[in-house]
Amino acid sequence: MNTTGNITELARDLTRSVREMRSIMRLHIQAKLREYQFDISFELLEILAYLWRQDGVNQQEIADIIIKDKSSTTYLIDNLVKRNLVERIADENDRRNKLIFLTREGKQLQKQFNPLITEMYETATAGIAFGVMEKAIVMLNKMNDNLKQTL
Amino acid sequence: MNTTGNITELARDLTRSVREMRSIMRLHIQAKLREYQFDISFELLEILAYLWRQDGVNQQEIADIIIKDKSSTTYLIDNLVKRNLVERIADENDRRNKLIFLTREGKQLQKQFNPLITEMYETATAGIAFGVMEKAIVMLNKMNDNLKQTL
DNA sequence: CTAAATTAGTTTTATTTCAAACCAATTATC
DNA sequence: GATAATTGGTTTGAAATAAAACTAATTTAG
Repeated sequence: MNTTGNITELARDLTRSVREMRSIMRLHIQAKLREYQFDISFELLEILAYLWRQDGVNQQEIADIIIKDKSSTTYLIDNLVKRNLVERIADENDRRNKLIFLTREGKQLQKQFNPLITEMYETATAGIAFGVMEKAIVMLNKMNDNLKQTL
Repeated sequence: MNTTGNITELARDLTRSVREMRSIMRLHIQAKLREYQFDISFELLEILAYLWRQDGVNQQEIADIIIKDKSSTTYLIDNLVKRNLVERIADENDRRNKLIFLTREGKQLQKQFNPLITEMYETATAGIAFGVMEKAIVMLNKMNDNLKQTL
């Protein structure tokens, strides 16, 4: 880690650590997916993981949560529909909305996979104090707000 | 932010903040690239930014730094070579290594672009204490180490 | 010294990503 | 109530990503 006392230098280290985390988590999940012979990608699983918490949302909300372009989201949901894991249902009240619902199959995956995701987070957070992580999140969100203001 | 007192839940918030940061930074840089009419992508710029700090390294080192697959790195460096921003020079001592050197053109870009990158980091870090960021990085690295151990 | 293992890079193939242009439905404004 | 602006989603096309299989160069072990 940089120790020259320059915070912008430190911020570069931060972004690297941050990216590394996602990369390692991806490898973890992919290893589990292979181990359990699930024919599904990390990206598709991310969408399912959100739906397991909050079913029946529109695509824009999913795009915001997973932090992807809405066209990427369309593409990924097409894929989930093809695999019979979710279905698109037009919103009665606002027909622009397409609400995404888990199918029975999509819900079943949750039972198999949620424990593995939780396990990964437990591994990651071993020896980390709650308060320390809270402060880190507050800081990251503050940085994000700073950046958003000049966007 | 989650406040149920469950650290694995909090860790999910963390990963989201972390991804959001990269997404916003990408938008920032892309806006600058457009503003100054640079015909170059965010990804290519990331490689250049590293070379500006450390010129004449091999592709594997670049791949490690930018956290990408080595085939992705080959592809991106091909692109930089095409644009005459870097050149590949086989290492005399170990001809497996291809050392990547900035061309004069590649170096010139640094003068134009480095201040903009620094400016972005300055914006991001406004009101953030050095010690707070240090602790956040230590925490992230600890989490990464935790995850690497079970990889 | 030689065979095996490792390391650096490339090619191939398939998936993911996103910007831009677009359509359809809804909401706001006059 | 008509028109403009906004919002949600899709399509298209180009770039980025990475796994897997590969070649070539080097290092290690026997």
